[in-house]
Amino acid sequence: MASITIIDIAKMCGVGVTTVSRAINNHPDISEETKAMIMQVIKDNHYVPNNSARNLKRSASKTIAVLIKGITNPFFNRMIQVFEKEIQRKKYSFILQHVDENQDEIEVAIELEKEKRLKGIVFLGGNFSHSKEKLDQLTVPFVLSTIGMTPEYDPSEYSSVSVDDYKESYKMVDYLCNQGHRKIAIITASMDDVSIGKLRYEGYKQALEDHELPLNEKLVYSMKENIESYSMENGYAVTKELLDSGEEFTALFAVSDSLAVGACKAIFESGKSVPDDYSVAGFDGLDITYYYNPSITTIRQPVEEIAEETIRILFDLINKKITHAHKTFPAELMIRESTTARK
Amino acid sequence: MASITIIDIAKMCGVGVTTVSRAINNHPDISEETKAMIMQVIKDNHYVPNNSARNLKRSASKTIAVLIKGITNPFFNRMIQVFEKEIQRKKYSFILQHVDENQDEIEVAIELEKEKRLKGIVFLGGNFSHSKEKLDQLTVPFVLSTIGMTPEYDPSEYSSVSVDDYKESYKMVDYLCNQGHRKIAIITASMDDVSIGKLRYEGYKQALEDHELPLNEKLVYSMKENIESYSMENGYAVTKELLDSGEEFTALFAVSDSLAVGACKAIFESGKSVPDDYSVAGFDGLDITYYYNPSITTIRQPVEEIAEETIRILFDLINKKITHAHKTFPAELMIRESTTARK
DNA sequence: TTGTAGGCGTTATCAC
DNA sequence: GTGATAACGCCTACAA
Repeated sequence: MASITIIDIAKMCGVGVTTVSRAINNHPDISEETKAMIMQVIKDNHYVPNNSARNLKRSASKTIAVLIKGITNPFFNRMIQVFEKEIQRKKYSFILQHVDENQDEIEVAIELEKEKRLKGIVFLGGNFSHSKEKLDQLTVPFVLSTIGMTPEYDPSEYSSVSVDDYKESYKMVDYLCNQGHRKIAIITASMDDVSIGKLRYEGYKQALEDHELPLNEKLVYSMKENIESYSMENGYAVTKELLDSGEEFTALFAVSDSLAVGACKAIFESGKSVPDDYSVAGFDGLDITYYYNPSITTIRQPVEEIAEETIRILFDLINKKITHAHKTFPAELMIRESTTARK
Repeated sequence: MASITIIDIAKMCGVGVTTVSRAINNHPDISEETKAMIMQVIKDNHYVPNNSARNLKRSASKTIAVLIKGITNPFFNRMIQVFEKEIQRKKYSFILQHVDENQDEIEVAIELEKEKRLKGIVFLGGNFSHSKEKLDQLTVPFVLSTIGMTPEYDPSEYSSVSVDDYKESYKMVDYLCNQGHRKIAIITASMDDVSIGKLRYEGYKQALEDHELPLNEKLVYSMKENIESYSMENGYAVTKELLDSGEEFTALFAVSDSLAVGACKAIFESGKSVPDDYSVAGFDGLDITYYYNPSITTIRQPVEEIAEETIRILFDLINKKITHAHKTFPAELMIRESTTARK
């Protein structure tokens, strides 16, 4: 069955397509009554305009896309809400697009930009390692949100909003050291990670060094490659290995909260307790860290502020007020039950 | 800067647009060498076809859309992975589309069907209460996955895959009763909920009745409207109220795992323990129920099977092997540390 | 206020 | 094997 088109509606109403188009798009130059009549016919016949045709014709549409990389992270839920609210407040419309773990987000963005005539793009999550050449194919403004960039990128070529992963990680490890811990294990990303995983690991190393503690390689664990990264399951499996290794430690810093949850479970299963036997700390500030038992010490990222600032910068970019911008927010060390001073 | 089009490429290659189109779309009627040449030019110039134009022209595209209602639920992550794998295995492409809590998923689906020339649709999550008239506007096959439908719907008008929320809920409460609990509180959806919330509540009522236990209205709590539904925060807030009410109970059944986690936290904060003072049970089988401390008794939905069957039915629908189908999977009662026999 | 016609970028149809 | 050309469904000058 052929779908009904704007021409059919026009014929049914005995008017031209222009008039129907005006009715649909709330154009001013149309009398109230013809408009009402047309809308009625449209409703009766369940006419729905074809978006492909609209996008094709439209030269510019006021829409922003948010691209999320990888499996949905609970961390992003709140951010997305803020994005949506802020974008709507600017009278723009908003597209949420998932990007597969093994897809190239820039390619997706380039396609989407053409398809939907985007005005701007927000990249959320994932690592970011693309050639300048590729980035240049993006002709609309974009902002990297919550994506740690290693320093080799030329900051004048992109915009970003995030926390300082290096500094915040340092803050956490510094806190643990100050609590008297001298043997602090870490669960971090794989060693070839170039993004937040690496930055957080660097912060750990620096903090140890500043406290004149040796870096013990046997206390440095990477997430398992064959398990979903940053997941509870991964934290659990890695911690089991750490415990089995027999290497002594008194505190464990996991570079994400989910890893920390898994770590706690592994510790409980070994008959030990948190924080009496081992202090455990996470990173991100997920809700679960508050609700877990014991509640988990973490670094809380100010997600609302990050999201709001992301949109602010994006619109400044769109309005050509700036050519690029970088904003880092301070994160908050949330000291909770899972860490304690070393006895 | 105007975007480069297929015509530009054709000119650059000194061929017709048809030939370029053939190269892009892997058509057979084209010599290997011209194809290679064209692809090279395309690559050099970073030409990306405009999807809107393609969709507009294409009569049919082999693509399936999965629509997710509401805030992303960790429950869905695994399902989405399976959907993607299965859909790709059938050589179809796959679109993941989020639907806002206050958007009408059917309307989104209708638009998307036209825009992308969909072959089929999967609805995931949310309640489902739409007129037959509206459903009829969907001209492609669709399957409701994990969406409890109340009986008033004519089952011959749609297809679905899920667990029997009523029965599984009954199973849980029956188990609690068998453990000697006689005062079982419940945190359920709001009373006007027509979907899984209602079904799970009905199961609770029936189990009490079958055990000849009175239904105590003072132990029936609905989630708070002003807090994100089915969230830990909601479970926490409601349980605090329940505890403050002073009404006696020995077990608490929360209709989702996240609610159960929040409930545990509230109980801990009141100085009581789980399960010694109160048994707590959830529903869904999220990872966190295993990793929580204590681990939480729950009903584990077989997400992989549900997802696989959803796709199987969808393709049977597409291939006109069937006109509709309903499949319910048994869920598994996972007895863990958070529940115990009443002393 | 309303209608006609051209074009957005692509693919399908048909000739060559 | 290749190339013109007509749609696809809509929007928007421009004309009436």
